Amino acid sequence: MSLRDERKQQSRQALLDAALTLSSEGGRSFGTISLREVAREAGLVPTAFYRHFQDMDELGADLVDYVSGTLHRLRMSLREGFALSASTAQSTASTTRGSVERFFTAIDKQPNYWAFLVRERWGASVVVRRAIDKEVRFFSVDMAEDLQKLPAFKSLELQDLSIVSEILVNLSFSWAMSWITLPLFDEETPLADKKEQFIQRATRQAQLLNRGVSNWESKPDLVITKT
Amino acid sequence: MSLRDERKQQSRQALLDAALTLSSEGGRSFGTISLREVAREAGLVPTAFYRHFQDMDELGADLVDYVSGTLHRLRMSLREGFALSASTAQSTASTTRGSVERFFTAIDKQPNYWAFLVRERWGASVVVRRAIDKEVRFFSVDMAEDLQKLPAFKSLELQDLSIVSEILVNLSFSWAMSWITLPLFDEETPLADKKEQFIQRATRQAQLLNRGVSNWESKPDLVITKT
DNA sequence: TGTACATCAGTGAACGCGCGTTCACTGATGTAC
DNA sequence: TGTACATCAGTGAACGCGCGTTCACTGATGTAC
Repeated sequence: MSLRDERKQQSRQALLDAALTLSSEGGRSFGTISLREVAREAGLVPTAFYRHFQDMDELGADLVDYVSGTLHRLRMSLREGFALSASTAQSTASTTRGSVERFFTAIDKQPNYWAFLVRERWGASVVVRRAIDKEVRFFSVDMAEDLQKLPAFKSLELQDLSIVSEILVNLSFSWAMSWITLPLFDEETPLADKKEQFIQRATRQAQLLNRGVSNWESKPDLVITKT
Repeated sequence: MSLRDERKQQSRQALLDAALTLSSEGGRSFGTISLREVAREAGLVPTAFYRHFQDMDELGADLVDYVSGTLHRLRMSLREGFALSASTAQSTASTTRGSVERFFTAIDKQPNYWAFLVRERWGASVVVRRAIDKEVRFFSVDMAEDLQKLPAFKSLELQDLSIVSEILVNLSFSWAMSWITLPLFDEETPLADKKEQFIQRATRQAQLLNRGVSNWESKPDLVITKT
């Protein structure tokens, strides 16, 4: 790549980063930031924006692609966790907690990325919404495949696992955003305590899902007689 | 109430309705609509807005209050469903499907209300976000209390039921928005088929949660040896 | 290697527009007598 | 019931501002010879 191309890529990245920063910080969202703001934050003149993107929608779609890399990296991290769980004979309880902690650690590394995806999933730009929806589907399908590799779920069909992976993905998005906003509500409770409580809560929810899957039967319309 | 007060209430309601319409239709969101647009849609001059709200944030907070009435009406509807389930000896499978259908029927009656709450839950306005967060908590607590009235869950503690009710509320929001956006993605599949598939999927997810609760034990840190 | 020209990322002035907000106002409704 | 005044929801002009987009430009980098 030539010197000129390198510098162009740097400016492009600066614009993407600027858009991400502006749309995640200060409680803003992508639909409320302006082209001029993005250019200013990136250290460029407004008109230079057009050398990289046709309009804010095009930047938005490209931003989803860029940010989705984080999702894929998280998937890898969770995959390792699953592999560990599969190879050792540890209790489900502690490995679940481990996976949940790994999830929140991943979020703390790039909170802006997560805030962007969660907010804009139902946000103002149609183009961005569709791009995120596509990524969510990929993530859900891959998670179902990962779950199937676990010994506990080996007997289950992919179709059944996709039911739980869809719940997990949707729940993850809620968890992520609640986790990120934990420090914003300044009550008397120390942040560390709030975090610990939240992890416990999320872990229990994951365990409950696990119980559901463990006691699942492929035929969904059975009559259940419960005491 | 005097004639003058009545007319003022009408204008106020027109402003609320206008804001809801503008922020839900056409893929917009609350953060992207302007005070002048709202006034125009309500048939008022921009300056008349200030007779009712200090700014758009105040209107947003009041709009959450107004729209939350729908949530409470839905809760009543679901409560009836639970009462039915408790009194008859019907299978869990069919009553679950019934509750899910009742939920989507409620959404179809006021799709804009749901779109507003789901979108703005993580949206651009801090004031609106906090107001919605408060409503979500109320809804979750009430749902846990409702669940406890079911014979199947009578033995469970409220604390444990709040785990599943929190999942249900978060999942409901995802379901609601996906349901609303079903007609927007114009593929070859007929809408009726897509709806039926979606209901089946949501029902299965609810059943899976039910299995999880049915096989739940209060002590969360048990070692589970799973085949 | 040196020169002459082409490319093109970034510049800066200019435009028309819708925005939020102010202000003095109007005239229908409400109230006191 | 009738009159005189008060209230106040809604009006319309005006403001300064940031916006998206256009245009002709500059000057560093790339390319051909």
